[in-house]
Amino acid sequence: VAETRWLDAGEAHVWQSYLDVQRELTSELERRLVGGAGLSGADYAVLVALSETPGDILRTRDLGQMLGWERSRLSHQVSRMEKRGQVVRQECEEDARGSMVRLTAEGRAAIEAAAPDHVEAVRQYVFDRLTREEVETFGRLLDRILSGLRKA
Amino acid sequence: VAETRWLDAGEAHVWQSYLDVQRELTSELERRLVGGAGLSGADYAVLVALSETPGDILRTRDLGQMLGWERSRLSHQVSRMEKRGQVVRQECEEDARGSMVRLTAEGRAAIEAAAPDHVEAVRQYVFDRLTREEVETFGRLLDRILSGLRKA
DNA sequence: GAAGATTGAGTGGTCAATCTTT
DNA sequence: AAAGATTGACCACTCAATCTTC
Repeated sequence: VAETRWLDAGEAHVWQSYLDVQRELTSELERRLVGGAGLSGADYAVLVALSETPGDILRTRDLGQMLGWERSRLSHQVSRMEKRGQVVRQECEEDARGSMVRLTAEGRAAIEAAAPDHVEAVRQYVFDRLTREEVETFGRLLDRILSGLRKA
Repeated sequence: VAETRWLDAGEAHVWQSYLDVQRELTSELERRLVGGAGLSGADYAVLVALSETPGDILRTRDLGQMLGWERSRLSHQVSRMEKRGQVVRQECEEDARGSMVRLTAEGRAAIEAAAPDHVEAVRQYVFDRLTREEVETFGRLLDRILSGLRKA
């Protein structure tokens, strides 16, 4: 039996900071989104992906891959958003197994109303806190961690 | 009306990486915890906090502050764990409004069984990917972001 | 059989209301 | 009134089962 390589004090502190940032940043961004625009973070992510796509339409499969979400989660999410009139489902012409999701005018209005404050919040909590070099370093470290997660 | 300071391409990429790491790391760690020890991340956090406290007991209020959780979330969580026999509630002698949570022998066994693989996973996905200097830098950046969130 | 998608059941977290003690 | 805690209702995510098309 291999001995566990426990975290030393420094590593433990970094890990705790990571967990704290994740919790606080997520809840603060969510709070502002919900309070200001009535959107959840999940709503926002879907609306952004669609609004940045030419034609405002995506295959459900592709949208799911962009978001990194499971099929069932996305299906439930789209159902809720469809009920609110922010997106509509369409048949997929190339492959009858698939489906398409399209942004509605209401959905576009919702994301355009929400985006400025959300971006401002991200800037305020993250990018305003770091110098240009630090942002670049932060991104490099995150990408390194990410590369280990992709193939895990 | 102030113009929105949108994210440039580099910032947008860093932000996307952050969101990706958060999603993938959380789900991977959760998957390993649940699969290996039958504990959720929330269970793990509660058990660690209690097991590191002399006497294995904490005021519910203090436990909540350590975890950064809302009162109701912690109350629900403790109820579930109490049902499983991992913790027990006790009266608070100093202040009759409060309550205490104590780790049981079963709870201790659960955390001791789960910890080695969980720490190994954190090491594998995060600390093994970074040099000593990078870990220190990562921690510094996280703490900077955190300091902006505390008082927000 | 695999891929794409949906559905329903079960679980966890949030919010508002409530209760007790300070 | 404020602090600590609990409860129940509601919403979101996960998992397994199911259905259709490739």
